[in-house]
Amino acid sequence: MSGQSTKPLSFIEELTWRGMVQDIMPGTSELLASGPVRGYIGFDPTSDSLGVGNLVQVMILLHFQRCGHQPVALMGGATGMVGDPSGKSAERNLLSEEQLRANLEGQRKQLEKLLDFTPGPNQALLVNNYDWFKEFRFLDFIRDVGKHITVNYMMAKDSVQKRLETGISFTEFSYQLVQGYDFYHLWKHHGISLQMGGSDQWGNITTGTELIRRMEGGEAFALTTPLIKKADGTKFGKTESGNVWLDSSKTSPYAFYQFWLNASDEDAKTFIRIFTIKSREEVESLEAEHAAAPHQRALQKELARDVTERVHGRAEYDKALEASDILFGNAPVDALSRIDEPTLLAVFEGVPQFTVPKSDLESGIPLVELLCDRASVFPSRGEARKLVLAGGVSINKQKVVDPAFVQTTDGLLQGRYLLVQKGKKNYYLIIAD
RNA sequence: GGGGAGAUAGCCAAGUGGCCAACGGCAACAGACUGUAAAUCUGUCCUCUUCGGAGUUCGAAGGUUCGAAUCCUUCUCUCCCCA
Repeated sequence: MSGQSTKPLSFIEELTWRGMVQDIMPGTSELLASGPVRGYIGFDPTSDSLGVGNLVQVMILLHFQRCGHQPVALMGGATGMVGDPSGKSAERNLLSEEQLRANLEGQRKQLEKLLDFTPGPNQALLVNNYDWFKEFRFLDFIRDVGKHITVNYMMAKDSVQKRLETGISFTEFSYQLVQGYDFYHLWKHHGISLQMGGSDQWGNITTGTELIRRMEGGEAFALTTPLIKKADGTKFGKTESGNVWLDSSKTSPYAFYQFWLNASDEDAKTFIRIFTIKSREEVESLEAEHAAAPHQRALQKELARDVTERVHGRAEYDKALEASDILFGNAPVDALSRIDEPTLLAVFEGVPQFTVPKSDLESGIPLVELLCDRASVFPSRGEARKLVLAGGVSINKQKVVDPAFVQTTDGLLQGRYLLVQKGKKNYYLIIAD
């Protein structure tokens, strides 16, 4: 029961109550208290889309901006060519330059949507470290930068230590120096004095602050966020079908919405603090609401709404919500058949679809064949059969338990669609054409 | 270089001539219960299957045997101890 919002929280206070601070370099909060600061976070272009895991860093930048500081997102056009050994147990494959460019472009678009780039004193900025590395000659680099850091210092880093047994190429070993130089460059030429990132970046960040100190006697700061894990200890950001991406062609808005909606109660409390900018009061009142009526899942719904809307926009959220209502709501079975065709197609946009000739369906297709050979719902007939017997398959929301069932055109929605449900949460649409 | 231990399914791990497609556990998937939660209970979990079965596995290759994950030979790799 704190008083009403008196004065706005500082950046550190904001992150602290949200549980987003892992490590912070001494002097950082004094720096931030002294006035607007420029700070940056690097994004590794290993994919053409950011994943929900990267969203943590985006949120950090967003809070940073909202607290009056200036956020800078660094695209790793150069570092991406080297490969960060942090958290990797084996040498990585290098990305082709072409791939790298495509990845940068994809991520750039997403970042531009998530941060506020409207011109102003603390508008977000985007930089690419390739810009200052492309002209940097190897000999110059090892003379001007390499000279300031000892191999002993670099070897002491966790990311390197962990690879000493199994091996690490010179390329990956050098990574921290390349990233460290970024920090130096940004500090020197762009007045950036703070680098943030995930806790696995601590080593790389401190190489940067060290470089700044040794090359120019300057001072720079660091802040890292904890690694996000689910309450059951498993990795955050993955589902059965893989990574959850921000790109709607890789993870449909519907699947994205479902990802957040499916968070456990415990996780929802953590996630709503990290992935939304809701105030402490709002979060606590949602928690109270949730505790009073857990089955309403106010936390999950609000979390999913907030994040989906921010990433995919209002229209996509509405569609995802509608689809979820239809698929999981308690609407009577015949509600399904009343949905008009455009709505149906919009709802199932993010659901795998298969087409079978209508004429085949007229003569009837055995269920197992339909789900395995005609539509890749199952990889083998045996498997299809087993799950049907186990009661895990529904068509048009009605359970089918007879593996010998023959599907005909009877019951086609709108005369041409079949909604197949495998388990509780996996939907497929079969179109009779 | 000398000595020892080991390699079994996605992971951990039992099995040391037939009863072994291989005990357990974890993970995963499904069902029940619920709230699209957690916990719990149940089922599935090498591949295919017309659910009757069929096929291919126990580091690799050969061999002994009616029969091998299990015995023998060679090879590959991992770990530990001594130098």
